[in-house]
Amino acid sequence: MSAETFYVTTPIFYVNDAPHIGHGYTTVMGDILTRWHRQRGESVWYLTGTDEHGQKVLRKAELNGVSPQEWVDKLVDDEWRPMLETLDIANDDYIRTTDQRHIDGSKAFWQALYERDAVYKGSFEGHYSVGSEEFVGEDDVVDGEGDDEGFKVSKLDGSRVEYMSEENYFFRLGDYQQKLLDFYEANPTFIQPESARNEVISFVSRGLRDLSISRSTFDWGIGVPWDDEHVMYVWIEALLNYVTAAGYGVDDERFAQLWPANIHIVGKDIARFHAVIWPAMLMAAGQPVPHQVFAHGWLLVGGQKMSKSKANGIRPDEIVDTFGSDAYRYYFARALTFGSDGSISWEDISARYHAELANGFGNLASRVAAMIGKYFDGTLPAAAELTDAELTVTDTVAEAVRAADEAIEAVAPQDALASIWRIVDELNGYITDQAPWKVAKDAATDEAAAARLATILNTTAEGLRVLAVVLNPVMPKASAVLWESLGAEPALGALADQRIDAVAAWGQLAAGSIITKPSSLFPRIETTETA
RNA sequence: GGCUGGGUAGCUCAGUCGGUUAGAGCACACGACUCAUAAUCGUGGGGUCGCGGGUUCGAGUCCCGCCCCAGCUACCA
Repeated sequence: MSAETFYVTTPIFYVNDAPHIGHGYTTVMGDILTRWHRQRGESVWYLTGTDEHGQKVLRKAELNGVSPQEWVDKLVDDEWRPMLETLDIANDDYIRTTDQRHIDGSKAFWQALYERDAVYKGSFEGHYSVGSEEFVGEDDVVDGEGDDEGFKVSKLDGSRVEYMSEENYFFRLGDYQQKLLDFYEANPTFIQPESARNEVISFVSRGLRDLSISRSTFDWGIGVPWDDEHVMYVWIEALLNYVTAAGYGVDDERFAQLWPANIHIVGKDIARFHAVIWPAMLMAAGQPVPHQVFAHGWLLVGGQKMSKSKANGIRPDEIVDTFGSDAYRYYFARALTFGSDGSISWEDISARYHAELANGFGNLASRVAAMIGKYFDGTLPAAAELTDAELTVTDTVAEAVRAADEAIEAVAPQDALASIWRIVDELNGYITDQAPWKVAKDAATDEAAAARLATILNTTAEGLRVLAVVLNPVMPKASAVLWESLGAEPALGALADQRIDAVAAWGQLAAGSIITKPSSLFPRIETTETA
């Protein structure tokens, strides 16, 4: 394996949540990115997983009368791993924070922090909710009303809180303010997009306090290596998944190859943890920091923010059941600007599905295959002389592929798809202009017309070949069907092995290949739902 | 309150360093075509660029003020 591995991560998702389209969004974007990089011929590693410790999980398990381990096993099996299947995610690894490798690696990391004097024992003070047995953040504490008049209450569940202190281990985050600011300055693309970078810098500039990183009131967590009384605070432990999955503390060779990560994809709500606490911890432990933290925006559903605490959560499989995983992947990549907030709606998904996937792309594949079937008995004809019309097609294709690759490099899948769609539009226009059905009328008696017809259909088939390859990272299922229908594999090999940098070279499909008309790539869907 | 984004066509969004008549897709209307999934191609209508001032030969773009939306302002994750 090469020394340079393109290592991409999603956040590990908290098992207590039900998977919703936001989780799916993050995971799909990472998958598109990594599949594209694989087709560039790079060594790639894509990690996702689940965050399974903490008091909330423990409490939920108790409520359900099972052990926390049984509880998380069930959630992972019933909810989280199936989401990856639903969305056709090709992750290389799946880490669970209950994995032994994570437990061992986390302890090793803490030991390193301890030995480097980055951790000390202190006392954590804050508003503690006895009812829910946890500390409540300052923002979530309000003055009580009615029966709670005169008390402070938690905004989260309305329970009374009192000011308490607890012995905890602390991380010397306060020491890292200037180091982090210097780091951001020297690495302007460490946090993207700019809006997230601004907020992080502004946050750090206001000053950093040391961070409480252990808990001693419950035990569903990883023990602090030198103190049995404490478990690691779940957030701090969760961040460690990125290194423990890469072999930290248990497999040095693997770790050296994977770390540091190239991109941590996160929602903007957790950008700060990844862009402030995480690099500081890595610096403290003497490890290199990741190349980039990319914070994506909120999904606005019907004008409302999509979030795990709101009832407007939509499950990924609701969309996939109707439109399929390819359409899900396409929609989120195409319709939203990665990094900005964006609106989504059922109507918009349906509109884009029909206009872009069914009418634009799917129908293109249909009409080409149908004509090769009708005029050449399903055998791909060789092209004769290329005219200006064909050269316009090849130029458009080459330029579109180049622009798409550049867009992926800039982590802008929406731009990549916009570029790729220029190929779809060009081919549909080319076919209309060339009107092969008219040329076909003379082909039986006119040699020039026959050659022309062959050239036109060969050109469109070549265009489809390019589309299958460059759309494979986004829509692997449809691309596979198209690859099959083009009869490409015998001459060119597996679709996933087709390289982006070679795809625009013309004339790769072998003359004589068997072209079959596929069932519709994206059949029209009669929707009555207006969710 | 402070800070950061944003407000452009019915909808979703582009708009570079200030420069021609403000763009795209969808939707809508009309026309062409008949290979194709009632698909495709072309043409067209549609704008007080949040509001008010200012700078400038010229402002969606720069400056000032205001309105509205979202986010951040640390230990639920």
